[in-house]
Amino acid sequence: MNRLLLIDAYAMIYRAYYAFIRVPRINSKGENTSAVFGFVITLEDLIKRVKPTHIAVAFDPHGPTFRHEAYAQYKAQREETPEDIRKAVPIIKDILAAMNIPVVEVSGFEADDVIGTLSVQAAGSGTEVFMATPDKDYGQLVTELIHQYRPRHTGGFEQMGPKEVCDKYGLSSPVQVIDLLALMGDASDNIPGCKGVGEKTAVQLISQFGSVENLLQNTTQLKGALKTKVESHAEEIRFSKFLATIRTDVPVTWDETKFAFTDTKNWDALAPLYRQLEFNSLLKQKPEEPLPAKNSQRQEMTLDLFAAGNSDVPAATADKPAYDTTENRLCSYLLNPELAFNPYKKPDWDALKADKALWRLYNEVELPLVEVLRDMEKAGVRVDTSLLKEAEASLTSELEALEQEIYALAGETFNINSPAQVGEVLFDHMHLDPKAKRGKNGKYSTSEEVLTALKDRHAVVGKILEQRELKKLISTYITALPSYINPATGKIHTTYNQTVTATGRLSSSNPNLQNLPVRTERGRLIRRAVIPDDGCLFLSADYSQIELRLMAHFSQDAHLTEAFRQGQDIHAATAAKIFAKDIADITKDERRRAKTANFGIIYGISAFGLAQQLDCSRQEAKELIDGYFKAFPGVISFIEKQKSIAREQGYVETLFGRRRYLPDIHSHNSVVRSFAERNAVNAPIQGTAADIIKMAMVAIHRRLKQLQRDNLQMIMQVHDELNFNVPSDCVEEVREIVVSEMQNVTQLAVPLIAECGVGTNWLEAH
DNA sequence: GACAAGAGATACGTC
DNA sequence: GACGTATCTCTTGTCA
Repeated sequence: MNRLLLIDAYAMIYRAYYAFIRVPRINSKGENTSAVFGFVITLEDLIKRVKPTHIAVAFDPHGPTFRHEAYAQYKAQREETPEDIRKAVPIIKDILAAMNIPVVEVSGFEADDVIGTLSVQAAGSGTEVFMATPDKDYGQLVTELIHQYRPRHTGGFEQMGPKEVCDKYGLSSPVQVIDLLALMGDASDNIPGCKGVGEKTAVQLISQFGSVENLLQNTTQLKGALKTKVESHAEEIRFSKFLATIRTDVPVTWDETKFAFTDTKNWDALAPLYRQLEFNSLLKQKPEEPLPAKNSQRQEMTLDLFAAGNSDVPAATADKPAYDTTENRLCSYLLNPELAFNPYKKPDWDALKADKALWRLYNEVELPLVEVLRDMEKAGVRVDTSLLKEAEASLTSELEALEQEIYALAGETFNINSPAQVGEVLFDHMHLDPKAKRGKNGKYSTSEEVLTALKDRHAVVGKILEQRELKKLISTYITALPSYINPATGKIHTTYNQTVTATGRLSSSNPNLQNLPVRTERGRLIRRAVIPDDGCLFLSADYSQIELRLMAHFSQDAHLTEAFRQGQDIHAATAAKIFAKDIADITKDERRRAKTANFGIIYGISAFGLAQQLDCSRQEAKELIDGYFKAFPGVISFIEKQKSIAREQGYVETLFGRRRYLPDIHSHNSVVRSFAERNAVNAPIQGTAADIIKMAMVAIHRRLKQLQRDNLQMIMQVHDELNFNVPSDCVEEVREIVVSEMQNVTQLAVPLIAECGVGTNWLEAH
């Protein structure tokens, strides 16, 4: 059988050139001969391996090809061909001529197309074809008779048949290489592909849809960001497919005689070339050629590409007015908390001043708060590192044991930290849930909610949940916290962000001290490690049910306000109203449901969300909500009022005039609109609570300062809670100040209650 | 091709 | 509803 070896010349030349880039071959005349040498060596190697009966080397022609004509950008960003390569090409052609190897070049077509055409023709006549090239686009041509020979990085070649191509890229047919490239693009050829889609996503799409055409016809089956990406880049994808398709109809003809490999070298032509190039080792092949002088002229030099001393330091930023001062950060935040602060734009101070409430918030709350926060950050928080160390050791060994148990139960080892792998093991391998939900990227959800529902199916599920809890605890808190300790002060100094939230709350970062665990027994251990200075106690004060109280205040609902005025257990009282029972007869479960409903009301939760929270049917949840509104009619009218305010003025306000703009309130998309509607209810409540505690912080800071005690400091704020480091001898005095300032910072329709505790650590004080 | 940086998604901690 | 952090996975850019 005939064996045809087809070589993509430029692909091989480039590869050869860069293979020697660290130690280029430089001859005594200072010429870089890497490209030529590498090409010849590769050629010889290929011939030895393939043992061809026929051969041809295809070159890209000068000038544009049909692809350039269709697409001006094609290979546009490719850098100029290195000088050394350009010089190498004619020499290589001379060498090929001297070896009696035919060169093919067809104007208007690239080497790919020439090779594609010859391959198809030759294979059609029963010839076995070997395409030598590293470029992956050749994969599309591969058949039982047409193979790709890809140079390996480590030396040698990888022979790719249909199976290898499909396996390598995860395709079902080699032709899909075109679809793959059309989606993922090809940086070196400037095939755009679909922006934001790389190899992984492209393979997944092809396995789902088979082809680009089918994909584009069925984008409705996609979801989320991927859907948008594919739909908005449909044209680029189609065009990329055109660019990536190798033509097989180039005007060139497979000719058994013309391409016959003679395996003869015309040494009269070849030897002078090799001598000029100083390829002494290759010259040795010449029969009767005398051995080259021992003292070879060839020099090897290391070209240090980085020694050019060309450190391109960017020019200094041009002088632009910047307004990045605290006051300007605050001004624009109050005007619209969700608009990104622009340091080059002067905030509209006049607008702030024109609005009485915002101007007051600025002067009486936000501006004085700057100093309070600065003092809190400066004071820092002390943690008991030895306690954390102990916990880390014991929990880590517990974690490792759990992981081993999980592997044993699952019957395989995998990365438990990867939700994708957990999903694969649970649902594909163990078949724990035949109708497991898939999320955006086609991956199974393995969220706590999903796993909890599956807990009874297999012991491994509970173990995974436990592993998650431990892992979170260890990595986010126990290991992380000590690393934030400032060695100079021995404390953790968090950053309180004053202008990041949409509602007016503070946020804390590096580390976030506002989300230290409290829910589980293991988690509480961390709060036990938050301790006061020596000789001091930890004092913690928090507003009791502040958001529900604000709901009572805003809605003026008679029953809700009455329950608070009487100091009742608010969740039990709510349950009593909803279920029309005496408060004394309320069961634990009824109270729990009422509590969930209360939170749902504050968050503007939907029946769907409530059903999820309570793990009940949507119908039951709806009945609960209906019951709630019937029991507290003032609440439903408040919710409706907030929605209409948002629709009419475009924003809602807190009790103190802080605004949140809700442009989505007019959206035609009901999901988007409902979100805005829930914000119309939640933002004033959450925001007012934030206003209140901020005012309390300013007042308390002022009062504590007057006591002139060194170690007396406000050290933390956690939304409805303030924490203090207090010298033991003035605890009672401070407690009285803190509680009274917190409770009397404003007057509401219901009492504002602050609860306070003291202890030797945060947990104990709670 | 190998590697690093960045972006998204997921999961989960708090109020 | 409001956040911040850890982790994994994938894309993209860079160097070769």
